[in-house]
Amino acid sequence: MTIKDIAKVCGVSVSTVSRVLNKHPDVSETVRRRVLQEVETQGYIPNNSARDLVRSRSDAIGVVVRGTGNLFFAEMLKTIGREIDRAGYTMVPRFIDSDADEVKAGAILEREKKLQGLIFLGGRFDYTPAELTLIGVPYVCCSYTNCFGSLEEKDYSSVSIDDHLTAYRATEHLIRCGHRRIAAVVPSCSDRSISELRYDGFRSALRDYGIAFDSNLLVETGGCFEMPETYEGVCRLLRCGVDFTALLTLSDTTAMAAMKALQDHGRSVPQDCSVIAIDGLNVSEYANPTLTTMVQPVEEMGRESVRILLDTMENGAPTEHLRLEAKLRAGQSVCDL
Amino acid sequence: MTIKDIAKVCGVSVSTVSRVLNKHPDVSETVRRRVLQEVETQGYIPNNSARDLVRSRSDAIGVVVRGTGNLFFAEMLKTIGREIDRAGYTMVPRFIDSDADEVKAGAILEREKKLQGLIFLGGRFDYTPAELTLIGVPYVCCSYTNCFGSLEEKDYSSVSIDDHLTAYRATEHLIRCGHRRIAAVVPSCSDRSISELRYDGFRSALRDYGIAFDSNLLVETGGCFEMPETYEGVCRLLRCGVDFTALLTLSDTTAMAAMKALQDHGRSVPQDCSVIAIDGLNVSEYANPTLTTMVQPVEEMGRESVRILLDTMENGAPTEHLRLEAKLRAGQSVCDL
DNA sequence: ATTTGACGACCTCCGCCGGAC
DNA sequence: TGTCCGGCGGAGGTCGTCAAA
Repeated sequence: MTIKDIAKVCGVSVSTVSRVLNKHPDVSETVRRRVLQEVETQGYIPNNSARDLVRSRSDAIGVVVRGTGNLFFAEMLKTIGREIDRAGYTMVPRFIDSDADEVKAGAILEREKKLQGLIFLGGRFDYTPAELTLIGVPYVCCSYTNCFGSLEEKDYSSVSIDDHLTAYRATEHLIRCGHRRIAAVVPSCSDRSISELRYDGFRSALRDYGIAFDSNLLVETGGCFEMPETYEGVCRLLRCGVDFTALLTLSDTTAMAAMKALQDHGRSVPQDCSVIAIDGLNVSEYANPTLTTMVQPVEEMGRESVRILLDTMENGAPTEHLRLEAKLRAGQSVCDL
Repeated sequence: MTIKDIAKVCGVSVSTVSRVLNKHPDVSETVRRRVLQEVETQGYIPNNSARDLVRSRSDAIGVVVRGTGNLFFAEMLKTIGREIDRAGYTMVPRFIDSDADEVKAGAILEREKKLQGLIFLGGRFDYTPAELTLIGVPYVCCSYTNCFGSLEEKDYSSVSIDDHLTAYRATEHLIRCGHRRIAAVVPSCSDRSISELRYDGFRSALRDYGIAFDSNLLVETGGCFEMPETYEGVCRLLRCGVDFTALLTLSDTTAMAAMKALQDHGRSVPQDCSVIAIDGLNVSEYANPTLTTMVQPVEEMGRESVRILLDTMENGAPTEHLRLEAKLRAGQSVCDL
């Protein structure tokens, strides 16, 4: 079943069928309808390879997913996949370790699969223009920006929450509940990543509310939002015997690990210690206690990432930098002091 | 840079270059070397679209993922993606709703992307041969079989745990801990799916240990392993005032929802009620209490699915039906009576 | 003026035939 | 006779161009 068969059945030329299929205007309504009718009944599907060939491109959009244990990205990937499908492209995902180089991975993927565009799910925040010359197609940084790097805004697009502000709001929520001795468990304070941004937001909130920062209340776990490291980190904090009434973690899964550590040490949440996080996974609503967390708008982030990418790919639209709002979802893991 | 350019530079014909590139034997060693040398220095990469076109195939392997909220599939997809990458193919995922028709989705995907093979992540258990004629490439059913259908074993491959046995073992574990009044929360007892299989395993265990089945201890939630429905189901059970000391759920996430419902009604787990599940997600180790669950070998299942598919695709190997073992991971959610 | 047909180019592979040694 | 290589045509869909109705 090729375009020729359709043309023959309809009694028109191959050109005409092609024009109909590609929505060219210069086809009469009657012919157009007949062709579409026949395409439907014959169940004809255009040969994508031939299409790609003549257009000297593929319909592939790469998605580089960095970090394996990240449930947040897993949810996002579904939305992105659906949007890419809807637009008639093919999503080509590649999963890499959290310490791998996503730019290199993207560049390889681009050449291997002749990508039309790229979406990065998670990555570093400090690229230089030189590093990014490897990427030759439009790309969108999803869930992170390049705020520590020297990349010009016009050279890339990004979709994320305001990480600094979100951590600020989370901390602020704890403070407004009366907490003053607030601990934080972060992968790193200075790795020029999402972790550093959120940590800075935490510090800003303390400062604005006149709370002195106590370095004993800070745990750096290293790694990249892993649950075992977080569990261990909180255990260290507890062994120090330092006093605190609330704990900030930077993701939902690490919050669950943190709560576990607290509970295993006989501290009940939130009575003995409140816990707040950032992400808003579905499963967090069934944690015990229900997690209080800043919900990232996953659906919207995925949808907008694809929209921006397609707009740049197809219409040469300028880059965009979208900051979406994370909203507090009050659970049972935070209580007033 | 096309095959013509290479031919011109080498002073040979296009046919000869093509023969070299495709490792045909009838080319002299000297010519072969010169062509390969030139391909290397010129950085020539064959046009994949043209190649796919003429071979009327692509390097795409489709993965139809059924059910969105399933964290287990999210983990599996990563393993499958890596294995497909490693083998030099391209993974093309498609996410569909849990009530959508995965065969139709697979057939559409197959034609759209010219798939070489298909992996189904989750699906029905009762296909007939007629339904599967839509699929024209080798495929592997991952995490389920077709035991309720009339498909012949030789017509498809499958990789899964033994669902009946796994639910049996889970129930057995509760019984050996002294439990006799065991409730079960299942999506359905008779939907000819994974749910029914596991439910049957539950009933078999009760029977073998001489425990009378009490229909009051059974909750059907409908749907497909959703947390809200499970939560509601357990609430209904509790409202009935029926007595039970243990609860079986069929997945980790539903177990978390069930524990939440129990705890919200003032029943502590495991003191007032033990809970056991099937899946073995990472996050379940940080639930409160840590979930006791039958761990599915995710990595191995993903790896084996790809291996079997490739073997069939490339070597015409016969179909395989692999039953892997789910192992008990003892947590804190089950206690002796 | 609008609609339609015909055609070549794009790129690669493969089978086939023919020529050369 | 066997080995090596050249050349041709077909398969696929799109798109611009030109011609024709």
